[in-house]
Amino acid sequence: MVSLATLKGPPPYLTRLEGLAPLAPEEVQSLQAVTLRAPVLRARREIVGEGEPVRQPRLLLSGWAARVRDFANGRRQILHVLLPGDLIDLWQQQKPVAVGAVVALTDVRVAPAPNPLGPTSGLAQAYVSCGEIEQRYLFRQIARLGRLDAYERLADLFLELHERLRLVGDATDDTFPLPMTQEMLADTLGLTSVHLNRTLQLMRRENVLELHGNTVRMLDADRLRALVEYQSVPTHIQERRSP
Amino acid sequence: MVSLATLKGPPPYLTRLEGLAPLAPEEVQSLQAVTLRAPVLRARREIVGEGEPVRQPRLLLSGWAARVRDFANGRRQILHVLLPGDLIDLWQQQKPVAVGAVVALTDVRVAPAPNPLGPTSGLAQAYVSCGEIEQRYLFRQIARLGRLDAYERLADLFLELHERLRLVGDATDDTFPLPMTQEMLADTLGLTSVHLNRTLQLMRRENVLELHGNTVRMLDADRLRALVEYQSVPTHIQERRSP
DNA sequence: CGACAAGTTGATGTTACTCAAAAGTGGTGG
DNA sequence: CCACCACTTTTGAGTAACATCAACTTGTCG
Repeated sequence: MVSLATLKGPPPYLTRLEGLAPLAPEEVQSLQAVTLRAPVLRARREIVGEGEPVRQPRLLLSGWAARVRDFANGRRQILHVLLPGDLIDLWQQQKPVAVGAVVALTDVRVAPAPNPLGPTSGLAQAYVSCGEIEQRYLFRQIARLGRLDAYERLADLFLELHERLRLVGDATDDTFPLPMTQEMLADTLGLTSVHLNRTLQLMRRENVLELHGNTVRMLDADRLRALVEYQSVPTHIQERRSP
Repeated sequence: MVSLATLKGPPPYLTRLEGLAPLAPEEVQSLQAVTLRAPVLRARREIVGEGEPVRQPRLLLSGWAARVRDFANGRRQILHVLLPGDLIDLWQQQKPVAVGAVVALTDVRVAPAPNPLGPTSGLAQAYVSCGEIEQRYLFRQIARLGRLDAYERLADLFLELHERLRLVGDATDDTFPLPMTQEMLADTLGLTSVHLNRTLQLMRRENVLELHGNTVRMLDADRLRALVEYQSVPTHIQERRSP
């Protein structure tokens, strides 16, 4: 049941963080150390409760999670999808109020994020980059919900997930795992699950997408990128090459 | 033409930052120093261009600005409204790509944000808090666009602006200045200006709101708060009092 | 096999968008 | 002071996108 792509190579969270900044060997070790005691949390459990004080930043080692806002009348909005290697509550060290619960979408492993060696160490830089990158994805989520229609929203989300999963080695050139129900997708995109379902079928009929089991295959990513005026977000180490 | 509320007391940006952490006297001085050379930018000018490298964080001293994403077909989404005392591009020190342009909504004064004395100084804490608070407002913007209808979105935005302006001393208990056109509001809320206009009129007819010139008066803020399940965001220094 | 969650389908209702034009507002120069 | 301009706000009529409600089907797992 584990995604094939994760069977080889370093664990996703390491791939991710080392892609952001060169880590000191001690930092890599402390990452591996926290991994050992990392508990497994079952799907649908809360990782951080709504309004619960935040002790320290945590690192999502494996599995998917999401920050969620629930409304009284049953409406629910997924604010942000968290993938392996993402940090949870990066800087809420000082202030005790979490915004929205963080729930596990799949079974997940979560560990306290180890402390960087110093304020300018590789790990510290990686954490900062994480926060920066997350902010950009939040901006994208806002633009998505504000100005894209259902078809475009779904395309844009798939492009984002594909891009992010490639960074941690969990996606191939044209496929990625999608362990979310259609209802979760709908809650991410501000749609009803019924409408999301129809949008998904339209994409399949138009042969831009295949969705078998939990695997998405993008058949015409370029068309989707053009449709939503896709702008790549991730800022990787090797970025300074000339185009 | 200056808002009456700003004529007395310390400047808004100082009110804001001192509310977040106790600043060292030297830090207050360096803030006052950058103020002197702060240029005035006219409304509708770009403060940060789309994709333009970010030199350093900047501080919005006065006026309103917004981070914006423009689409080719004329669609536009305001991602986040920036008020006096807000920081622009807090942590994009390392990575050169800005996400979305930042444009002045009114005439603004912008200064480079002075460096904190040290990593744990009051100013450094205030900057971190700023980032944290901004993230919460981004989460709120996402929930707003994803799960609220037009009426609720507008109510929620007004409640947010009122709350934030109170922190900088630019609002009274029930009024605040609103130097945005209806089109800007629509672009913030993911609506058309036509529909926004009708929603505003509905609010006026229901006597929850008055809007004269650039001043909003909230006549029944409690009802609006209940409607959108309002949760206060700002984390202020004096927060630890018992309720 | 039975039960529960997820996905699918159809019919109908509502919210918000589109297009188009009119009316109000403020600033500028003659 | 008025005429003019550009911009903003307002109004109306028709339409499209998405929601709602209520089944029904498919899969999965014990």
